[in-house]
Amino acid sequence: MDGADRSGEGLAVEERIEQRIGAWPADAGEARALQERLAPLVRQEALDTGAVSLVAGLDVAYAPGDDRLVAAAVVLAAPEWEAVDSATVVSRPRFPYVPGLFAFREAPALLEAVAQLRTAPDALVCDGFGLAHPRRFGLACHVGLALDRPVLGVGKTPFVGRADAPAPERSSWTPLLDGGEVVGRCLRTRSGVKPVYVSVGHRVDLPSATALTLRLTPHYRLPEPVRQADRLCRKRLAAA
DNA sequence: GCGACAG
DNA sequence: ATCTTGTCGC
Repeated sequence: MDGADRSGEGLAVEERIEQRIGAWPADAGEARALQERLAPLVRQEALDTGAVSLVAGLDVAYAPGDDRLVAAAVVLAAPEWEAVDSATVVSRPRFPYVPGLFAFREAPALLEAVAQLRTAPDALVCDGFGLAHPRRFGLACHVGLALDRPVLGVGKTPFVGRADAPAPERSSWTPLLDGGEVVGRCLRTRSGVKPVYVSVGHRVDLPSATALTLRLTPHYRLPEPVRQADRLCRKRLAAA
């Protein structure tokens, strides 16, 4: 009754992250070492995507002038994917932008936004990558381990690896290969439109991540949750 | 050594 | 990510 086991309530987000995924890195070297240490903890498992009814989308917008950023988390409900909950957080980057260390920049604010949600999503979608990362531990993996929930990453441009162009029809895909390893899929979410790159974050496997991404793209190239989160953080940034 | 490099 | 107008096409 003294709050010793209140699951991190009242703690700073960075402290909660430390509880879940380790000490906060002081520099890029430590950050890379942390990723290498955590990468083996990512679990790939089948997800019953048909049973998924609440999906959260995560995204961040940056202020042009100062160093403010706004992180947004939006929860959408199947089957129409209308927004049922959302939260935004105004923060500052705690890490410089370094390709491959992207998560140290955005994850703290994103996790804080997720913590403010009143609805627990069945799965989350990040604007970025998971295993399709130099050390197999991108943003979606950071978020997945921190929350211990199913998370997948959907990127707009390739980062690591290469893939042949998938056929022009929606739902066609090709493996994203890096060093002879399948790290994700290049997936056509809309016929005749530039494909996206799907990868595993945590507690989901590639087939499930692909199926869920297709279910989340009934109208546009990017998953509906990510689009909504993008809209919200931009709007919040303009208002602030 | 050089280039490329999620958002 | 953000800076930026119009323009072509469904």
